[in-house]
Amino acid sequence: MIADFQLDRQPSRARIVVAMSGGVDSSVVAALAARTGAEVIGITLQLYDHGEAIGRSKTCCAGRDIYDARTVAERLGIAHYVFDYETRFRDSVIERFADEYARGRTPIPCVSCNQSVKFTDLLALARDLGADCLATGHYVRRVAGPNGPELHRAADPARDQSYFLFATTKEQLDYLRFPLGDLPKPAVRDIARELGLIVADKPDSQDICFVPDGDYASVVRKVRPEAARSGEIVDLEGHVLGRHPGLIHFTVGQRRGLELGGQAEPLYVVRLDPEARRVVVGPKAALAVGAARLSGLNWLGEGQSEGLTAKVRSMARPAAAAFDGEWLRFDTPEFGVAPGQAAVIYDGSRVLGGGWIDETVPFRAEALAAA
RNA sequence: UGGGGCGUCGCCAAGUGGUAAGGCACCGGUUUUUGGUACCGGCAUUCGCAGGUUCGAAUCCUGCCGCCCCAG
Repeated sequence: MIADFQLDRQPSRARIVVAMSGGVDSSVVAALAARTGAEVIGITLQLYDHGEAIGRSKTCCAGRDIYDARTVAERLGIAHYVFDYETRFRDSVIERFADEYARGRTPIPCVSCNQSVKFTDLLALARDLGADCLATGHYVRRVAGPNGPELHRAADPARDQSYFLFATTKEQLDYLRFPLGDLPKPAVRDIARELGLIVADKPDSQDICFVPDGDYASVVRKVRPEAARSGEIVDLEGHVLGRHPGLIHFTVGQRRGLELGGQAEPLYVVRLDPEARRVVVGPKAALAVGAARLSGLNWLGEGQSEGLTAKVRSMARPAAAAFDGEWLRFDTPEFGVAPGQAAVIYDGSRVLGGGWIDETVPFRAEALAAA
């Protein structure tokens, strides 16, 4: 297949920078870019180095990904550069990640990373290199609209990554290209296999990239030791039910890990109180949220406010909602809405924007009856 | 050491002679480029301990141990 990179000039005269992570998706993007006949430059960012801690640099994790990206670039016959962004990544992603947990919130490092390292720093780098665009392997669509490019969900809802890209600005969107947004994942792997790319069967990335073994709490502890102190677990009335090993282990909506037995029904984390170092728990019904106040808003739409849908987590089906510029109100209760997470607002498949969840209010039974 | 009650998986708890429900917790897996959720699976050869009755006991009897309540 030939992908359309939506270029303003003849591909043969164009230059495309591809963000290559070393995974199958961005490798295929590089391949598709090369097929257009444009000059393609693959760039891989070194963001962290587990090898430093594990003592096996270059054989696993980040080192392995860089090696894979370079191997793919060689096979495709494109230029490939590696840049050391470890300091930048630590300052704008890892530090913020730890800070948020210390505040009793639940961060999304992938969004921070897209906002800063990828779509600010890497994008500027691509411009410096004289590229016509920066292409990435995100499963999301850039669609030409009456008011310029629009951001849309991926054609394959099971792969859609628009949730992680809500903070993309109009200016960034102008310059970005997402050639995988129309493809189902199997098709991407097929392309990789046809081209004999070594990453064709590489497992999808998952979990937090800079946390080597899934133990994110230890990363937070290292950066913000004071955030790991133990405290009380209390119910909605304030009765002490037990103790917890540190707020950083919990997020609103979480069920497991409380170790509170003897209950008639499961208990969930309803709220985190960093001042008192308390985890407040309650039944599932106590998680029903009717509205969320958003901050750090990014808006790609026009004046839409009614008949919208919103997602408060990546893999949720969009829920009917209305937005007044500050408060996002759900038609039906949403469960497990955690401050620090993102709320992304859609009009159909189009991403209108979104913001960070700062505060939530319970879903009111009256509103339910009225509806 | 007078009376009464109770002791079943980490917690709650069903089961009163026929060969150990369920919930919570926990563990594993699936899903997932955040955290989490959800779903699936696992989880007491054994019922405080020791004897006894019985074809057969967690269930009946005896003793002991422990806890609770009342009375002292």
